[in-house]
Amino acid sequence: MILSDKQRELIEEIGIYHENNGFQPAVARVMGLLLVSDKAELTFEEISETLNISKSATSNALNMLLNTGHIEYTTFSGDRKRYFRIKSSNWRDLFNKKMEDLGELNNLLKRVLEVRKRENPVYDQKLQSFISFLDYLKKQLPNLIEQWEKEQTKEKV
Amino acid sequence: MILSDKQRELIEEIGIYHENNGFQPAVARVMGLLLVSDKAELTFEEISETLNISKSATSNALNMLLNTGHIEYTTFSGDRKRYFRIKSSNWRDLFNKKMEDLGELNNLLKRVLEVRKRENPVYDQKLQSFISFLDYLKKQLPNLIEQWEKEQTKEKV
DNA sequence: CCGTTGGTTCATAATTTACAGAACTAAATT
DNA sequence: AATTTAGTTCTGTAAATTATGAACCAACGG
Repeated sequence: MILSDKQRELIEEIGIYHENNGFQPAVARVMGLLLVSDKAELTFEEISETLNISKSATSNALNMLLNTGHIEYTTFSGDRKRYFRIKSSNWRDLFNKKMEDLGELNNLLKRVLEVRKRENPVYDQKLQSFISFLDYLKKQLPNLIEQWEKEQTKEKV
Repeated sequence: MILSDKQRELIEEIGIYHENNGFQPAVARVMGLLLVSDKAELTFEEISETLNISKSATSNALNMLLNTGHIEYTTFSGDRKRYFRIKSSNWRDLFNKKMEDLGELNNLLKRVLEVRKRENPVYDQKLQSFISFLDYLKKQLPNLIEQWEKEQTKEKV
């Protein structure tokens, strides 16, 4: 497959972003390629050849991404190949994952307040305040999403 | 230093959380200890001994956390030791880092739309929609924080 | 029923990381 | 001046991660 320099560059940057989010390098590059390529759907072979990764690495990466719901595939009758693409619900999911992560942090911090006994209550107050902010954020986010959806439809009119 | 089982357990869990956020294990445990310990401020020695990590690992971890602004230290005259503690602004920072990360993702996605030319515009629309949501979120967050602060002061009255 | 296609699985090799231990240093103490 | 304290820096390595290539397999095509 032909990719412009800019596309190749961006695949690497997206790759690094996803590596930082816990994906392994080859998996991260596959995500990058599927995002950046002109074709929305790519075959196993195209992915493997374009990224110069072995069949086994490609197989692992694709199965990993399928299992975690990041990608999906379609098939066409009379064609044994699978055509992989980014799952479009993935955007919402990606965002949700970030929010869940903040929720996990918040749970840990609540437990911190339970197990430690600080002589100086200032530290507890600061922590309590952050916890309360995260709770507030969690409560308000659905509203925010709703508002955004409203603005979206407004613009279309 | 004496820590309860619950404290030790929580240090590990906080450690794993921070490992997943890109910290190396020893660094992540230091963060956990400073959060969970009854004393807000701990010395190099206390950290090293309590976590059973070598002086070199402790030195690296503390310098790393100092450089990234996660911790700070005070000193007392006539005492050569440094007393390390979590930087309290750190809560706000931690949250900001998450938001910055979403911002980075958003920038990458905007570039995706620039470099690829999809035959089927549906894919571009879905991506565009997510980008616009992230933009909206970024715009609205300051308001949200302001609202929260208002509610906070209300409760105190 | 034999070869090809589209993969998967396994053993292994190559990197990377993460830490320990020892040697070192600069300031303070005796 | 010698020793102790409070760390830092350097080197080696164990362990973990990641990818490769070869062998394998199942389904289809001729």
